[in-house]
Amino acid sequence: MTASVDFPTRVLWVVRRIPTGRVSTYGDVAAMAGRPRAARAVGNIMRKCQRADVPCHRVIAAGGRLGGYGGREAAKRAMLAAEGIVVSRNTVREFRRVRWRGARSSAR
DNA sequence: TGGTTGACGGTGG
DNA sequence: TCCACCGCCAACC
Repeated sequence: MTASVDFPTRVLWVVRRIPTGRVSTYGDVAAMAGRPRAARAVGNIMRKCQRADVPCHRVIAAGGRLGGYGGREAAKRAMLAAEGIVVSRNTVREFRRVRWRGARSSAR
């Protein structure tokens, strides 16, 4: 299904669907892109595909870690804080529980 | 064509 | 609670 779309394209697609005030993890994004084990690859794609269309700052690592942001983790955290998001172990757990409420259906 | 790197994830010590 | 090791996947040299 939807094999006509490349993995990196799917990743950008999923990340672009992350609503404001909501975050997701690399693993979750990878899973929605069709590769639950490609969290690493997702990070690679994000690093190279830094676009204004893609809120890459809303993608964080699991365990309450930001992961990275070209060495600007502080800036990433500040952007999330501006949206009312405080990155913590609990944050990941909370958003992972509800995800985007049906956004998954559109992502497929 | 093959090996290494990297914005990760999870488990173990 | 923090650090280290192993496993997975895609891009780059």
